[in-house]
Amino acid sequence: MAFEKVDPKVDFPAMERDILAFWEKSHAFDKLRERNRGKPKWSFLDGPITANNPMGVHHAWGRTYKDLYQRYHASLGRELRYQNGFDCQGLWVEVEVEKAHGFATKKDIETFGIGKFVQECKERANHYAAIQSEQSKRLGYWMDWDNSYFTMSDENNYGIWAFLKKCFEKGLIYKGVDVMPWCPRCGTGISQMEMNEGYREVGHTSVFVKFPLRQRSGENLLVWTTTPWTLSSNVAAAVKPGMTYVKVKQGDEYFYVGKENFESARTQPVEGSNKSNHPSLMAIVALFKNKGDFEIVEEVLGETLVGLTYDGPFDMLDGATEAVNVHRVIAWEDVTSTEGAGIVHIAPGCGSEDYHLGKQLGLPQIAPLFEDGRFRPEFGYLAGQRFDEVADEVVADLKKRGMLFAKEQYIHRYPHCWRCKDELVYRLVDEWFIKMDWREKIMNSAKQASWIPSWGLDRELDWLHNMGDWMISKKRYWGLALPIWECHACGHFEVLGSRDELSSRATSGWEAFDGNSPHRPWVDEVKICCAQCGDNNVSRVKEVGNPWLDASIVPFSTMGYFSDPEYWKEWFPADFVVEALPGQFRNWFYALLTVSTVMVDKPPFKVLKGHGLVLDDQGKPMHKSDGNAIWFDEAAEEIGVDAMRWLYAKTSPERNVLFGPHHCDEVRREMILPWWNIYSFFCNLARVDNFDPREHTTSDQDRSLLDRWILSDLNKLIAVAHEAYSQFDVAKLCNESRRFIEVLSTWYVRRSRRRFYGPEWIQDKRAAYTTLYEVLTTFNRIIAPIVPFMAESIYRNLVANQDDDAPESVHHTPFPQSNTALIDEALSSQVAATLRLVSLARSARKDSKLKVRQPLAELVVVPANDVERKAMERFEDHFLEELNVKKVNTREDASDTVSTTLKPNMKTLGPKLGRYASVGRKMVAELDPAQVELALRNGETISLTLDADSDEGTIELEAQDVVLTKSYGDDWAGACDGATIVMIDKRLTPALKNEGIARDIIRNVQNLRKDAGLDIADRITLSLCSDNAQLGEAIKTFTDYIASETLATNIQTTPLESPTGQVDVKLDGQTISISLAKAVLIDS
RNA sequence: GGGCUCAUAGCUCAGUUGGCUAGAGCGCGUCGCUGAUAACGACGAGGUCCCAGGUUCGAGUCCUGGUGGGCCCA
Repeated sequence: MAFEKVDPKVDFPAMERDILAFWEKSHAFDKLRERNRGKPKWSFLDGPITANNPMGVHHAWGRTYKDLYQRYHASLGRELRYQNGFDCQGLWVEVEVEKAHGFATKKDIETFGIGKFVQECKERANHYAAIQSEQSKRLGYWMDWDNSYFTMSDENNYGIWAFLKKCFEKGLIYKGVDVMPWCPRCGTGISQMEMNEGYREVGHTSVFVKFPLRQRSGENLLVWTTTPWTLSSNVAAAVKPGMTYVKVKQGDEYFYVGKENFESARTQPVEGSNKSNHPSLMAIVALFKNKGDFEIVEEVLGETLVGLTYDGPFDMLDGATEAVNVHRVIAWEDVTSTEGAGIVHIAPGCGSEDYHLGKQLGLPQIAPLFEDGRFRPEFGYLAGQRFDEVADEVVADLKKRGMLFAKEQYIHRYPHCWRCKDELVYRLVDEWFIKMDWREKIMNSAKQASWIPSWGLDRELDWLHNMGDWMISKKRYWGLALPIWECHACGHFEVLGSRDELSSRATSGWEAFDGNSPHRPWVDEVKICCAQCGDNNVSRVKEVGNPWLDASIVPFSTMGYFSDPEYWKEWFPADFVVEALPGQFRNWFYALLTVSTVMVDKPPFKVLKGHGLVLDDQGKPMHKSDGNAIWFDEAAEEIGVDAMRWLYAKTSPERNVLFGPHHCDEVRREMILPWWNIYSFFCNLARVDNFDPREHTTSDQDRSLLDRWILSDLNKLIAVAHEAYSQFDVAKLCNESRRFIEVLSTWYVRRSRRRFYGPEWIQDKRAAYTTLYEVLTTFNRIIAPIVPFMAESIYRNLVANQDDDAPESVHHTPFPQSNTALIDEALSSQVAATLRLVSLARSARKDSKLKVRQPLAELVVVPANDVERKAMERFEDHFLEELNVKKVNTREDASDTVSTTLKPNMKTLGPKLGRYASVGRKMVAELDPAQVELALRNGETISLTLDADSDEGTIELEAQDVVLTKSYGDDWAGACDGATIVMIDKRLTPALKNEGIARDIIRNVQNLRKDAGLDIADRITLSLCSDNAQLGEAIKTFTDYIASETLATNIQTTPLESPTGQVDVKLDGQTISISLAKAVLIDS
């Protein structure tokens, strides 16, 4: 069966859609699985994608890796699971559902009904999972899409129950109290990760406040804070031991303040300014100056202040009672001399550091705010007001009571809720935690895996080393129902590990729950009996779980750990995991390792690979709100997914990739189009020639040097491909592939072109066809995992349609093996040398303004080494043709033609010579250029003695100090590089001149043929009319040559009657009129 | 403040275990080719490989210390 005609201007996205249809119709994916069933396993574990929105182009990076490495291993004949995952539970989804309903607070949700709300969250996850599945298919991602796992599934949720139960049995679960960032509108704590997204620059009223010392009448601590509302909960004041404080007298009052703080200029870290130009604030010393005279009466060290007691700023409030008798100065290493007053206000109920410090010292915690950010009733005039509304009132009150020293507007970055943009507040809350005092074990697990890049392990260990206990609860609705039942009568709590256990322990509510997923509100109906006090009505805690639990149980829940242990053993641990780096060290990687270490005390993956972020064309992060995000669907239909996949594959995974029109275009030009063009060149010729890969074969000895060279490079590339894929370094393969396509296109195909054109199937033509066919089909297989559509399209045409026994999809074929017998390193280096010599010769031609079309008599090369010598010998024909010369000649010495001149380079030599400039210049000019060149090229220097009587009279001449110029006389043009010299003979004989003209004519005729819309094989009648004698002679001499090149059956020097095309051109200053018409062929 | 990481042409990036006269693409300039043409090729200009030390016969590459960016932790 003949090859199908290839459109060189193919619409790639349309071609990809056709291939998708073919895959669908032929069940290509199922057939691949069938082929590999029962073979050795290769286990890939998919990190779940958040099923909350359609995919952006950034999702395609990781998914490209996931697909291509799976395809590679499938092509080695490995059985895979092909299971994709969707992350479904969590605040991300809640936020979107709330938005859709216009909900503002938790109360809105409860009024709406938790059951209905949770149902909608589920539906949303399902909805976007379906969309993402379709988009992934469009990407060419081969997965078992009907078997994706969902983190909201019963199996997954109960899996986490089992995990938490294990933790409970190990005594790792506890209910803890911590001060954490809290969003008063959402009514929930905000995790560190969420905080990172929510920092915004705002101005706050900051105050300097006096804390009067109780033992020292008239003496005050000077304290600074940017959150005046927290003064309501002040317990202590911290100073740094070893730091110097000054005692400042102003009027009747004394103030303690850090010495450096007192004097130094103060700035604020405003966005868009760097450290050197932060806007300044008034120095503390200036604040004093404004108020009148002052003097420093004493300097003391911080430790001398420790233990002093003081009157708190809000001691009169009922809520602060607990602190009144505790107020004292404490020591704290983290006090800084660069911010504030050097004495830090400590409110353990309102700040994270304050809390931990207070806990160490046993200080009371005053928590003044309700969930909604309003003050509790026991805080006097503050009661019922929101924390962010009271600054002015607090300032006025402090002023009235004589405790305010100064106030100012302070601009800084402050955390906000990433969803509602409200200011966050640090609040004391109860949450559930997993203890992490066994972190060494997790670190051990981490060390057992391979990390790519290798520093990933260091990052993970660093995180494991520093992390606190894992907060697993969230006061929300849509998520894992934490299986913790807490008895309010006695305080005892228990973790249940399965649905069965819950069923057997249930005292009531089972009927209401049965048949539902283990989510709120249904599971909340089930009450159990307290194992400690016997209370019959113990409820589940209200919290839902941290979504990273959901994603990290999957090496167990999805691989059958709970349902099919034999199966699980076959697939665990995964051979490979690949995800985006930023964030995952503290999220998925961390959670995976933690869960797996608890379950089986080893890592759930053997190799973990990370990759960077997708940024926009300018290198900025993509954000929907900035308008620079690109949706996957748009990009796929615009540039095609093969191009997208190649762009991702060729990027070094450790760095970020810039995605935009410019970069996509580059990929198309450097890889997609050249490859397609080589294919269409071959295919469209092979059609006409009726090339049949089974019938037309070649033995190795019949192949030309070029053939053997390209097969050598191809087989080297196969070896590189195996190495790159198996080491998960596909970028390396992309780089090498690009180089391969380039030499294939610009040297092999270009140099071989004429071999394809002859009418007869002579040996050399067969060799050219079979070699290029082999290169095309093999290279196509190598890159098939990266560009599965293009590869499929090419394979279908070149292989599957030719041979009924061949697999119908390229992805069903085995990956090629490198044939080392075909690798010829010497030949490869000779070709490289040839390319270099040709380049030098072109440079020489350019210098002499003799275009390649003009034939020249001779090319002379003075080779620098044996490789070049050999190249000249073996590739003589190519030099002749490529450079359009009549003869090539190798010479070992060209000194009769080439002369070297030497000039001093005074730019570098001048400073060296100094006062000997003129004598030095003269000495350099008198040196033997050939000797200097030889010495300098060998890296030696040349000593010049300018003045024998002075130490400074000798200099060392270096390569940069002289300019060596080669000249080649009137008859030659040349170029040199290192020791290699290439020269061409510039002398034009009349015969050469005429041949040049003939080639010019041919070129113009070819143009005209094309413009006239003729087919490659069409014969023509040609007319060449000119009055000029030289043109006439050239035409006459080269008539046969012109005729055969242009497929002219007849050439006349009189005008045609009805030409299909006509053009007047100037050759060598003379006009010639060219016209042609399609020849009428008379059948014999 | 600590950890990790990055710094190579105007821009985006390659540079394997040290061997380099440091490369590619884009952009720029000049020219060429023209039945692979939504192109392509050649040639050219453009670099103190962030800085300073060190190891070495030899450092873009390894070590130490800076400077500047990124990520993370505190």
